[in-house]
Amino acid sequence: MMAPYTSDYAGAMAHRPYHHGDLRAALLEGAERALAEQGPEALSLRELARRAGVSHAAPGRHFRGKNHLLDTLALTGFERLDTRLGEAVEEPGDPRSRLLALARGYVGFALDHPALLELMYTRKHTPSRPDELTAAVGRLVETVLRPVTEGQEEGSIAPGDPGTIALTVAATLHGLASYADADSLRELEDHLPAVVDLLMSGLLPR
Amino acid sequence: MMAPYTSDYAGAMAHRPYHHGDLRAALLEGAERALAEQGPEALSLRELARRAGVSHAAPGRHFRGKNHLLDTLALTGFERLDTRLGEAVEEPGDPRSRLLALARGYVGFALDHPALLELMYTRKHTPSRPDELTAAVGRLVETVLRPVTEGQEEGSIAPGDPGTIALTVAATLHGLASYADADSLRELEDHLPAVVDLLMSGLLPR
DNA sequence: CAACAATGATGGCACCGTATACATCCGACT
DNA sequence: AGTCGGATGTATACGGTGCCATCATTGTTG
Repeated sequence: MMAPYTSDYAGAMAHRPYHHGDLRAALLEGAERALAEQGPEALSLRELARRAGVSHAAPGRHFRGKNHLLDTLALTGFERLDTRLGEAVEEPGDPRSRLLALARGYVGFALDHPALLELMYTRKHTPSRPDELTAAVGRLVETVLRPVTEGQEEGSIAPGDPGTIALTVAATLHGLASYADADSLRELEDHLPAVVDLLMSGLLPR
Repeated sequence: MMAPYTSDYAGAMAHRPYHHGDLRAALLEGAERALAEQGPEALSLRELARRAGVSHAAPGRHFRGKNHLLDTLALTGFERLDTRLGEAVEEPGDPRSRLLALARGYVGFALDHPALLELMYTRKHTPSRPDELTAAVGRLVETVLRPVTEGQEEGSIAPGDPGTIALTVAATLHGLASYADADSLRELEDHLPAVVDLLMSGLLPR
C-alpha cells in the first residue's frame, strides 16, 4: 500500500484543503511551463499528471481532452494579452505614442511568452475551434480599433474605414511578434520606434 | 500469404518501375494532403505509409523521423512561396503596384495552402531548427528587400533603413496572411488595395 | 554473374490519449 | 447529526503512434 499522496513538494505546506487542492490550475500552469521549455509537440497529458502528482487519468476530470486543455490555455493567453494591450491603450497621448505603446505591449508579450503566443494562433487556426477563442480574438481587434476611431474623431488619424486600418495595424503587430521570436528578439525592440514612424508616415516620400 | 502490393489504386497503371517508385515524394505529397484536410496534429507517419501502400517503417528510409519530414515539407513551402513572391516582384511598375502584387502573392499563397503556411512558421519557431529553414526565411526577406532598395534608389520610396522597411512590410504581409485563414478569407483579398494604400500613405492625415 | 547498397517488411518497445469501472472525499440536505 | 450525492482521483485496458533492430528483396555495379 502506498500513501495516497506521494508528491514530494506538496502536502507539508499551506494545508492543502483536500484531494489535490486545485488540479486544473496546476495542470494549466504546468502546461505553460512545459510549453515554454519544450515545444508544444512534446507536451503530454500523462507527463503533466505525473508532475502534478496525480494519476494519468485525473486530468480527464477537468478537461475533455488534450485539445480542450490547450484551447483553455490559449484562451487565458488571449485574455492576458488583451488586458496588457488595453492598459497600453489607456495611456493618453498622440497617436504615435499610443501606437508605440501598443506595439511595445504586443512585442513584449511575445518576448515574455513566445510559445504561448504561437499556441494561441495555432489554436485560432484549428478547425472547429471553440467560440470562446474567436470571441477572444474579436475582443483583441476591438482593443486595437478603439484608438483608431478616437484618433479619427479628433483628426489625428487619416480618414478611411477604421476596420481596415485596425486590421492593418493588428496584422503588422502580429507579424512583428511572429518574427520576433525567430530572429533577433531584443534587437526588434530597439527598432520599434522606427517601425511605428514608418507606419505613421507611410512608405511614400513626403 | 498476401500479394506484396495490396494498394488498390496503384499497380495497374503506368507500370510502377520497382519497389515503390518514389516513396519520399509520395510521402511528402501525402503529408501535404493530410495536412490540408486535417490538422498537423493528426498527421501520422504510419497513416502516411498506409496511404502510400508501404509498411509502417518504410518512411524511416527517407526521413530521420517525423520532425525531419515536417521540416522538409516546410522547406518546400518556403521555396514555393519565395518563387511566387519573386515572380510578383519581377513585374515592373510603381511601388504601390509592386507592393500590391507582393501582398496578393503572399495572401494568395495563404489562401491556397493555409495549413502549409502555418506549418512553415511553426517549424520556424521550433528550437534547433535546421539551418536550411533559417536560410529559406532569409531568402524570403531578401525578396522583399529588393524592391525596397530599388524604390529608394529611384526616389519613389522614402529614405530610411531598408532593413526596417522590409521588416515592416514582411511583418504586415505575414500578419495579414495569418489573419486570413482565421477570419473572412475571400473578403481580405478585396481589402488588399486599401491596406496597401494605407501602408504607402501612412496613418497620419496628409 | 556475384557482391553490394538501397529500399522495404516484420516485429517489438515504450509511450500516449482516451474510455470505463471503481474508490474516496467533501458538502449539503433532511 | 448522519446520510447521501456529486465531485475528484485511481486502476485498468485498448488502440494507436514514433522509433529501433533485424531480416528480405530488389536494382546496380564491378
